[in-house]
Amino acid sequence: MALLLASGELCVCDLTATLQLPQSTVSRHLSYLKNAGWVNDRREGVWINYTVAADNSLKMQLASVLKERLPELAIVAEDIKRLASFSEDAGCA
Amino acid sequence: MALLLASGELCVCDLTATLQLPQSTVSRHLSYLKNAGWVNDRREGVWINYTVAADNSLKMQLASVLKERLPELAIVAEDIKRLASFSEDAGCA
DNA sequence: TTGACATATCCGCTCATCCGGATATATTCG
DNA sequence: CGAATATATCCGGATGAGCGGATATGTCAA
Repeated sequence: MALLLASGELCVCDLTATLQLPQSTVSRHLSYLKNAGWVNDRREGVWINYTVAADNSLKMQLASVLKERLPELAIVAEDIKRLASFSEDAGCA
Repeated sequence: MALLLASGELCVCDLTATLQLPQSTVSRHLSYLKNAGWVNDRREGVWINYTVAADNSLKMQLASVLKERLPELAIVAEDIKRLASFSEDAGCA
């Protein structure tokens, strides 16, 4: 959620590389978030991009707080930094 | 959390009666919330009153959203109504 | 000090969650 | 069509979470 909030839109391989977790784990967790209504997905060719859902008022309010405050946590800040270097380095594909 | 946000301060027996759950379950869950920094407790004679923690900025922001929006959910609204009738009826003690 | 009451903790049990490798599905390109 | 890549799902196994009755702790009043 923190990475999606910071970046707007990410594919599964972005998250897999950044979080350094198995692809099946990342995909499964995104499925959890989607079923719970926290994210939406959008296919773009081979990739499936995920975004934070903007169609639920309660969750949007909570998400805006998370977007503002989550980067204060050390672990989150590290992930965001790792995503940045991954993106400017090669990105997926 | 919704009941505490709606009422300000509640003892374990208020919550046990309102949620219609075993006392050990309610107490255990309050312990979870306390350990996670979401609530504080304050002994007042025989009773131990719980309040939503006001000493953590991130959690306070999230809690203020929850306070505003949680009552929109049917289950939460029922609990709040049940708490109201319990309080004005007899309350605990 | 004893009894009544509120709350916390213990304990054994069950069930759900989570994991990640393996595999299936979908898409693009040649 | 077949290969390559991205993603989703399956599956078996291990772990942890949650439950609630029983019990311990704490408090007050008589």
